[in-house]
Amino acid sequence: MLEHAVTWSKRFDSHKDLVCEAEKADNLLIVAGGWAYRYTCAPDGGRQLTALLVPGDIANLDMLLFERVAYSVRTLTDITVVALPRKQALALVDEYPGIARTFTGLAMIENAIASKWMLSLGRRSAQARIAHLLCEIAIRLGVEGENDITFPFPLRQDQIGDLLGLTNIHVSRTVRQLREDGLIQMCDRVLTIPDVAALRYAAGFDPSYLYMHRHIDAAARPKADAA
Amino acid sequence: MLEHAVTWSKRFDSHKDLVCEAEKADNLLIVAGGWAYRYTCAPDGGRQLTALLVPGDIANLDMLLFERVAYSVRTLTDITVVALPRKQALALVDEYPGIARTFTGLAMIENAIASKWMLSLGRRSAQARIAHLLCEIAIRLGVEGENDITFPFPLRQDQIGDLLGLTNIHVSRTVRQLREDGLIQMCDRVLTIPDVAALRYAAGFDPSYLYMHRHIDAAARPKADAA
DNA sequence: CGGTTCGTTGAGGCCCATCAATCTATGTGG
DNA sequence: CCACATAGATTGATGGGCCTCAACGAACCG
Repeated sequence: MLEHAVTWSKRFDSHKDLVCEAEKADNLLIVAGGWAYRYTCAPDGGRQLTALLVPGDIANLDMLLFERVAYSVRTLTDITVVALPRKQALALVDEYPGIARTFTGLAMIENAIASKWMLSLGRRSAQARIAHLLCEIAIRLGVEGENDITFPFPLRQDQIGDLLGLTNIHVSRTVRQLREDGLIQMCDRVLTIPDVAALRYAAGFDPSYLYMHRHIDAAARPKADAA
Repeated sequence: MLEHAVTWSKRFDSHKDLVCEAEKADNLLIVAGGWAYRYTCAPDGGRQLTALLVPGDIANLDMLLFERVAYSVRTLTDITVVALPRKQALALVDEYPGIARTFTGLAMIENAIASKWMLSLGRRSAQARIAHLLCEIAIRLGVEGENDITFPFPLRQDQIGDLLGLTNIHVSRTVRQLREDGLIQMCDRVLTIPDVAALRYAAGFDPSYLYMHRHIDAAARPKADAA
């Protein structure tokens, strides 16, 4: 069913805006391959990334309910995006309650991730922030294993800084320190984590918040009785 | 219809937990009068408030879809809370698509607010953070006017600090500076803003993100055609 | 070869945290 | 009425984490 509704699937270069703040958006955008991020700008020019989008993520969920979104979306790597016109997306939501529930659940998971980011931005040291980010990404990418895990990592240091509220310079110093402590290796857009437990400890990372989706069905099931 | 589903409405003292992280919650909680906040804790004991709840807000929306929520909720003032058992809430959602859409929209607005908080935590000075918070609260409370607006403000300085990632000490100094600059007055749990525009300028505040709810219906209307 | 991007290193300084003390309510019991 | 305790705000001194400015190094590319 979903396939019929797709109007287009398209490739974009890296570092291009897919969505512009305060512009009307007519398509729901789903990241199929590659990375992107949401960001907002302060009037004074300051920039803050507010979400990282990896394959499977929806770039602008709220366009379904709001005419304008309060952020921009920019590609981080070459990327392929699947677009669904609002009208069709809403029709789908209308016809299949499960899809509606899934969309709502996604919005809530994004809230949970945002909460953890707030905790990082407000309370953690630069080292813990970076470590926490890496732990989160490893899980969201579905990387398995506890020792010597390796995965592609296209983020540049200045982008890490924008994500975490740090300058690229300080990111550089902190990454060096993480490397010297033997917690990570980062080169050629590839990250390896020798000891996941150690990095998580340094980050104060608790992965449970990312597994929320496993519970969507469990909690939604009682609905059947009530209906 | 909503009235029939309510099981209880209850008063709580200030500084009590309504929801505990990782505990099962069976009731949707709606703040009827008074203030509360959501917060998460880091393993090392650090605490970060992730949302402020004023009358009309829902404390734990995601309990509808997830068995456990990833935060705690604590009262800030004496508060009255209306509770809706999950089963009944889900039945409502099921029966009235408009309610489902509203809930989803609320989750998205919370995302928008969280994004602005991230921007504050990551990029703004202490003075701008506090000013931004005050601007946001004034709007969420529905306070009208541009000059000499006054409203109750039960937050203590250490709570402002927990919200904004600052120490109570630095909040004290910064509030004094805001007062000396003539931007605010804060005493006896009452806040007055002599010149809203000036405070917004100091905060880099753009109120548009809080008006998203006005557009829910506008964007959802096309659904009717498609159905 | 020159230009650009991205990362690294150094020097200096500011913002804010930390530790510690004081001050003002406000309440409580003798 | 006074001694005492507590909560919240305030002030000072000190230090550190991170920013800013500036320069340099390495890789890539036309």
